[in-house]
Amino acid sequence: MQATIKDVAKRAGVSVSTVSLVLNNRGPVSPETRERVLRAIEELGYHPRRFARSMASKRTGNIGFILTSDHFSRAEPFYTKIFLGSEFEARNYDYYILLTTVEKRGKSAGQLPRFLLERNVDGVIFAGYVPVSLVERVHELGVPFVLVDFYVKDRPYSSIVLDNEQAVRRAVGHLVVEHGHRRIAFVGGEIGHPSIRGRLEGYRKGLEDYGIARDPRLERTEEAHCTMDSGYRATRKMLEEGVDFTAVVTANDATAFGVMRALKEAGRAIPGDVAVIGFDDIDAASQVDPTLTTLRVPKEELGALALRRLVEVIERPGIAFDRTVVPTELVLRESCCGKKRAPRLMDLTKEKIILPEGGDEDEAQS
Amino acid sequence: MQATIKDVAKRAGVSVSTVSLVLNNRGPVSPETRERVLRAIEELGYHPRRFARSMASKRTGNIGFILTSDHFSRAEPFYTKIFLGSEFEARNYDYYILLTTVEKRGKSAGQLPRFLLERNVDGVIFAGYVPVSLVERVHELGVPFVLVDFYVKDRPYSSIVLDNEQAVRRAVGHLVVEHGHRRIAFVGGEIGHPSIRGRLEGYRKGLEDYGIARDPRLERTEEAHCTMDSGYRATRKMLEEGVDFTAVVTANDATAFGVMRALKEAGRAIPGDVAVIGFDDIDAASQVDPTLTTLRVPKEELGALALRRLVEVIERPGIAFDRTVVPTELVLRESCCGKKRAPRLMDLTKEKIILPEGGDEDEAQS
DNA sequence: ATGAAAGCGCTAACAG
DNA sequence: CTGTTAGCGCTTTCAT
Repeated sequence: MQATIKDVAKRAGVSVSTVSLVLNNRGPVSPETRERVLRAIEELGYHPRRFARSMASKRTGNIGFILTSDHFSRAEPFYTKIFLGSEFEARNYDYYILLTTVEKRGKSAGQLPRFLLERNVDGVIFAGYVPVSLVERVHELGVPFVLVDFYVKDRPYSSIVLDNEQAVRRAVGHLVVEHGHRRIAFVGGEIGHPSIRGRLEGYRKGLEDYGIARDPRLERTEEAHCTMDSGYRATRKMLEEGVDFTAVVTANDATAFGVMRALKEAGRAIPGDVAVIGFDDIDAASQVDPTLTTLRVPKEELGALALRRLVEVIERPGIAFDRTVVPTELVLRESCCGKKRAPRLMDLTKEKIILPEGGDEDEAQS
Repeated sequence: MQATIKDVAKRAGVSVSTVSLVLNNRGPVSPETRERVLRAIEELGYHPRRFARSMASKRTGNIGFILTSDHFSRAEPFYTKIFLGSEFEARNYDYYILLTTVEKRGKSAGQLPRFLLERNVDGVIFAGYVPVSLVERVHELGVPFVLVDFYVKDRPYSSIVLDNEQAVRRAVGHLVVEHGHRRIAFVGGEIGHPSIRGRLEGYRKGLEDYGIARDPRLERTEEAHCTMDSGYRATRKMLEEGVDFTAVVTANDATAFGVMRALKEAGRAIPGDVAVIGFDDIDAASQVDPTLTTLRVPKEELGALALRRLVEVIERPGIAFDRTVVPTELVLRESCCGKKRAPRLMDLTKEKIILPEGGDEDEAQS
């Protein structure tokens, strides 16, 4: 049997409450007593049982991490990395993470994960697009939560999001200013996702910035998802329609790969005939040929930010919600700059942008 | 405040112990009483608190899932899918999974995950290659565990593994018998990993089966990992050395992609000049051009099997270890059969192979 | 078949 | 500063 707090108390010659105080470093304990207790803990290899603490303190020490199964098992470990960021950070705050997937739709979509029913978490992180009804139910339950890479319009939910719009806007600027492009297409899908929609908006604003008229034939958002396949199909269609374009901005890297494949098959040189810019900077982006210019998303950082924010929300129940906008970096590679010319990195935003909304605090978060 | 067992008892007009009996359907309870209790539970929306149960029953209801961070964030969601298989199955057994990553090496490699220190799990699943010292420490702790896609030689640890050797052996057979290949290369790396080594052995056995002499120049195991890069490099080297070969069997799909790229660059037609066979059947395998013939790994099933096996081990402490061998399927596609000829699937093994080792049971598991 | 009561290991008032 | 005590919500004997 493992040592319990009683054993420690006995060995240190103090009461259990003193041991408890030392464990949680609360209350005033004399240095010598603390020392003795710590030594006893050390010698016994004692570790407090998590569930016993939960039982007594009404905190579980668990955090739920919810995402849709298709997001999680996507070919790129995007949400996996966000999760890892959260998990790693959770260790610093002494939380465990319970990961569970939910269905995007269907009858099971409304069902609450077990850990919510059993009150086995102190808070929840929603990663990526999840059914809004689920978020709302959690909100009604009064369980603290944070959204990462997702937000619900007009709702006071704390969230960590990317600067999707700004990012693509500046990417367009890069194409126009540095490379003289005017016929720039946008290829994406799943326009219902706020992130994707933001990227489309950024594309439009970018054109606007330089007085370039929008052309509906250049906005390929007919696909249901943002995958290699969808990028491929959309581009082929665009080529078949005889649309004239010299650059493509995509909703994500996977889409960009499909775009590149279609271009190659059609004999278009990249970036000679058509430049391509992705979004995400997944591992493969630097491995394809030509290497892909893209907007780098700090995935682990998103996860860590979400965790920290959630801990704040848990510990300060009345805290106002806020939305943290995390900037992306434009990583210049061959697909827009050609073989030789690609410089290393261009920092899109020197300073981080924080948009406190209706919050009573606006401390900078990194 | 959420309803507790007391509330249920009061509402049903019984004692808490009766409610407990109903909850765990243990002991004899009259149908009418049970009915009343169930109704009270229903009406109150009652869910037993997990930690309270743990406290009283000495079971945590948690299972730890351990893998290395690089395995987890690999470009292909291989272990992610294994995890999902486990997580999904865990719901049926009412367990939660605590996922954590460990480092492959370095000073933190020896450190036990928190959930083990805090005794916050009833058992552990190790997925893929993890430091053997860690497995041994868990063994010494007396915590039940199961390995999946990994095993430790000469150790009585329960594990779920693939039929790596048989699989590749038959893949080689296919190349020889169906397509007449004799100059077959093996490209892999990380030969320390038992799975990879098994695949190499299968390659050798396959050649032996048909009286084909081994040629060291055809065994490219010099790379440290099994990635697209490594496959690419190994193949280029082989080409530069002027080695003669008409088919390549690889350690996994990623490697196969690298092999294909190198072949294409060298102007070798696939499968016209060189046939290629991968391992894993990751999503991209059916999307590349030509599509990749490969050995399909039932990833979710591996995870589910591991979970079920672990639950058995937890519930029957004295149970003998065993090794479950999960068969793979040879999926025939263009990279060995050409554009048109590829039939849909070829079932490598009709029946599942179970190798009980020193076990007191050999029930079939699916 | 059901109830009473004793914990499980810890935290949190409250005394001292 | 430290000890006593009363739970937290549940399971589990042991009576009845």
